[in-house]
Amino acid sequence: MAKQNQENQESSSFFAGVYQIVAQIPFGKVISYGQIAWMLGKPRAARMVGWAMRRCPDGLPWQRVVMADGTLAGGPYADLRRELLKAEGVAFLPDGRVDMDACRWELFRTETPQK
DNA sequence: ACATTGACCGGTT
DNA sequence: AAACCGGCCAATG
Repeated sequence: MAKQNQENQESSSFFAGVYQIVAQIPFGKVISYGQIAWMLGKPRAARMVGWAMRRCPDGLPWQRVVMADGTLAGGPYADLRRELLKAEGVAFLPDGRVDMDACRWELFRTETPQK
């Protein structure tokens, strides 16, 4: 009965979780698709996250969502997003990638401080 | 109902 | 270093 409703924020729709997480990304920060999937309990379902993004819901700062390597995703909009992120104060590398090392959101940096 | 595709990721070859 | 592959789940034809 009421139990079903309770899930509608964490497990009900993968997408819903994605939207909420992306919406919580602080200013000047970025996150990878895999990272989002990771939070939702599906470390391998990064594709689903991208799928949800492609649908592009309203008011969702999808521009802050990049690939694990810091490469800008988003097909034809990738170049545009670089400008948006730059405008947010996100650090960029000479390769045209986002500096995940400085702008990675919600990441436990206990690992590989220098590897 | 089945097959194909899709803003990806990480490990192998 | 580059290419390939499997995995995850949903939408489309």
